[in-house]
Amino acid sequence: MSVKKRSVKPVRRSLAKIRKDNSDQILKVAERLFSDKGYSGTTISAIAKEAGLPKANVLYYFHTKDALYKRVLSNILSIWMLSMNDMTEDQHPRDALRSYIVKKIRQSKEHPHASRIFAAEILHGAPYLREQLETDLKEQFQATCQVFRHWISKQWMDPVNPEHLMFMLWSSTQAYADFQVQSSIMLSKTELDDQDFNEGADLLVRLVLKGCGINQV
Amino acid sequence: MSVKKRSVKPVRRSLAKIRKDNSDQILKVAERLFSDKGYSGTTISAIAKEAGLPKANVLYYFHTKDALYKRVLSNILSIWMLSMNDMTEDQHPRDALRSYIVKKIRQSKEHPHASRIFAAEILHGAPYLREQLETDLKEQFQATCQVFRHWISKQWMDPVNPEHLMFMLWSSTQAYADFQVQSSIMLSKTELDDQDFNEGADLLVRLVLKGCGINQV
DNA sequence: AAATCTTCTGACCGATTGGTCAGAAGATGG
DNA sequence: CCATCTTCTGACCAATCGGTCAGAAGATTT
Repeated sequence: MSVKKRSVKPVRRSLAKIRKDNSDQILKVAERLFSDKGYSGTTISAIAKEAGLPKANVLYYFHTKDALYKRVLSNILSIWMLSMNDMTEDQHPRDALRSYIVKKIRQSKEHPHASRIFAAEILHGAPYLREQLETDLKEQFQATCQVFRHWISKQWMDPVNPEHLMFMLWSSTQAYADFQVQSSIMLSKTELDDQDFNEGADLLVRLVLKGCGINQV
Repeated sequence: MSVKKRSVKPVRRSLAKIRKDNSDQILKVAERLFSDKGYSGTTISAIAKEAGLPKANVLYYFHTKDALYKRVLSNILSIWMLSMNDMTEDQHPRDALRSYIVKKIRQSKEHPHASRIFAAEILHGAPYLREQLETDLKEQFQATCQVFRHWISKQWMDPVNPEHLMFMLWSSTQAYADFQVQSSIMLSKTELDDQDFNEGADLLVRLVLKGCGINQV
């Protein structure tokens, strides 16, 4: 245990650092609260309180609650898109699908709050994300479906419906973040551990590969 | 087009009918709004407005917002539990799993609002449902896992992890309600039609049966 | 038709909400 | 050290929130 005192005599910080520290802290707290309570259930005062700042200071950095929420969302989406587009047609589906599932479940484990905000957005009709879903995400979705069709034409997998396979992959991996509370209740645990995530990934990989007639090595 | 006028000269209604009509109408509107906007995002005034009643009248039937929400939730949960517990060990998994998936997806199609409220509850930590999840739902969950284990011991299916199979079934069927907005955007439709739900069910049945090594007839 | 019970509702309440603003406090560059 | 720019914040605001209540309006019972 360190007994080093902080913030008793405020250290002189550069403006750049002050700005970065505070907005990072606000974004971090906001992500957790938006995830736990939803947009309407989260108040600026609550964010300010947990971030250790006066409410007016939060509004100094993010002029409106809306703007803050949009910033949180866009941060999330950029992380999201990255892990989406790494299934390519020159890979074998055996490897591509496995690593996709593993990566997605790891993301659910490591960024549960982000994942849940995303889910809540869509659950409520995607009022803020609709445009980006219609452009960026849809583009990636269709590209990935093309990859599936390519694999099917090469007879690397059964002729399954590509779109619905994507939906299944998305929802069943996403669930390890969104429904973590329910899962841990069912398993009589306070929270899921690494083994649970691994077992989930194993089951999904098995189901998808075998289910699509992809011969596992 | 009918030109029959209603509510110009109010019809004489019995007290029993009045009470039933109004509370039903309130519950119906409340379910839709809670589903669309979440608990905090839904106001009593909004419910009253859409139900065509003054706010004070809504509070006459349901004394608090909390009580109204709980009523909506408990209605949902009772529908839910019914479709859960019809997998038994004397059935063959081929039939039992297929009809479970089909039934669950039909539920997502026919009760999308209820489904989304349920999902949002869990997403935000199940503050109102926790107790029932820990008792009723957990009991059914464990019973169903036992059925899976029985099927496995009879070598009717591969030795897959029963708990995670349940999670997969739950999330991938649930998704056809929760993420309907996203799915329809991806498919360039205003909303999913019967064929979409059927294709989804077909894919899931195929994946689960083949994936679990259950020989389809 | 009178008495009683239920339903209905406009007016009102304190608390909380997101947001504003003037001016203090602190950091920066010369 | 001073002028200037950025950061910070308490006080304040209109709007809205969930909820109360007295009394009107309507239904039921006698």
